[in-house]
Amino acid sequence: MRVRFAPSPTGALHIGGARTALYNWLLARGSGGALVLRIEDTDRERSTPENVEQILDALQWLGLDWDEGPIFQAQRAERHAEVLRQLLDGGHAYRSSATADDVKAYKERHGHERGFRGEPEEAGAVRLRVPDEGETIVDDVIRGGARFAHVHMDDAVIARADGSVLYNFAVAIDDLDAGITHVVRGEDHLSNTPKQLLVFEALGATPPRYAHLPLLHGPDGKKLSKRHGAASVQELRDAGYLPDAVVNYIALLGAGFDAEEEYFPRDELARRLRLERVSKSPAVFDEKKLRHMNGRWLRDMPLDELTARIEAFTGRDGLREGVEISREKIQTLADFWPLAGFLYDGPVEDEAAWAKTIGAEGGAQALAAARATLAGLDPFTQDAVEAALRGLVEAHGWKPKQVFQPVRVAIAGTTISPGIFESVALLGREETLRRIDEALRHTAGAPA
RNA sequence: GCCGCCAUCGUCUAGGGGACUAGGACACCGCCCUCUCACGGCGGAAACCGGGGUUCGAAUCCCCGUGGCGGUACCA
Repeated sequence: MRVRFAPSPTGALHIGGARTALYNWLLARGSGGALVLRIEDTDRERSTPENVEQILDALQWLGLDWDEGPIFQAQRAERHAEVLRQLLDGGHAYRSSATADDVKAYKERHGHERGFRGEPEEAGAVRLRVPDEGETIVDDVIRGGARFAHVHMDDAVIARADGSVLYNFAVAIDDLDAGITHVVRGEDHLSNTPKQLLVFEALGATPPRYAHLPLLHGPDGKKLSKRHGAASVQELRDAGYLPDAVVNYIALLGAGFDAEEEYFPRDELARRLRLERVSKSPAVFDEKKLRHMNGRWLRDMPLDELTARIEAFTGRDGLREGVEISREKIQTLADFWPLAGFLYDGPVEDEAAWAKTIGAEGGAQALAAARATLAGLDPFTQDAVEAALRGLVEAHGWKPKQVFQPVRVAIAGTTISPGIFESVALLGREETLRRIDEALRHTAGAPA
């Protein structure tokens, strides 16, 4: 298969757009075909270098590469003009100065379900001549045939009065010239397709197969947007998600895979994707499920790789051991620092946590006892720490948490942290005792 | 308004005439594990939009209605 991804260069790569890109990429890889990248912008207004770069960055972050491109539509103006002339000369298109108001007036006279038909003039915009009879059927791979009766279709404008072409014309020519075999894009383009098909027909050319993907919605059923939290790939990256998890999750939306298994690497995704199986109805993007999936991808990742990603995300070094004892407890790269940052930057401030542990009945005594036990411990390993603290619990007939929680708050500042034995061992005897002493000093100075 | 697409738990989905007492996953609730938070395990609640057909039989096929979405630019 020869497919293409043709984003509009508005800067952010929308999640829906990312899924379209992914499907095209999977199709190209799965079929041994090629993926052409084309920037859709006939008037060059949006294709600022910054916007294009952002789109390319997002695709690269996702790990979606392309075989040809990027091709800028605006660079093909000459070819577009040539085909436009061909259509004009062949009588498939005509010039017309009719405005939107003229079209509206036409419909007032002929009925609102009646497509606009103009009279050829010397100058003006170029309109494609739509037959009065018959229909154009979009034979969509995903939804079967969508029938558009010609009487309902306007003679569509395909070029402005200044000769610059419009999207629905340019895209057809570009797909034709690039030898695209399958056009896979969002459902918002379904209604545009008959116009493009008519261009192919006027040229006597064979159109590609079309497949229109269901749209992605936010939790409120409306088109996914900023209001729903993350709406672009860039935002997902900044929120600490892994490219593989994002790819895995968005591939599932509408893919129609068997539901018994959901965690797939890319090659498996490519192997399973079947356009005929893709769902026809829109899907709601659920960040909760993405989080869950991300957590699983993160736990299955080699420790060194995860460490590298978290170090890049936080901008800190030497995090390997902290990552090792935290990875069971986090779902995104962003979750790491709030959970384990105390290991490196010291305890955080949390009055409430203090009050219900060290400040509570018997808290200070337990902490002092823990200090005494740990002070003489050698070697200071995780197992040794555990044996020592559990021994302390047993000796006094306390409940485990009566000792563990005060220690946790002393070293972390909060009641939430990685395992207490791991954390204490990682900190080392000296630092652990220093923090406990600091905590005890506070207690003495300000009784709860 | 007009044109088009769509319709199974809250969400993603499996299901393509009898295998459906409608399966799985996320989220939610309960229990277990347990040093907190998680992870993991077990269990629970939770859906075929409505109405007509077709058929011995319909979540599955057809029609109508309703609802949602998209398009309707000299935007892409």
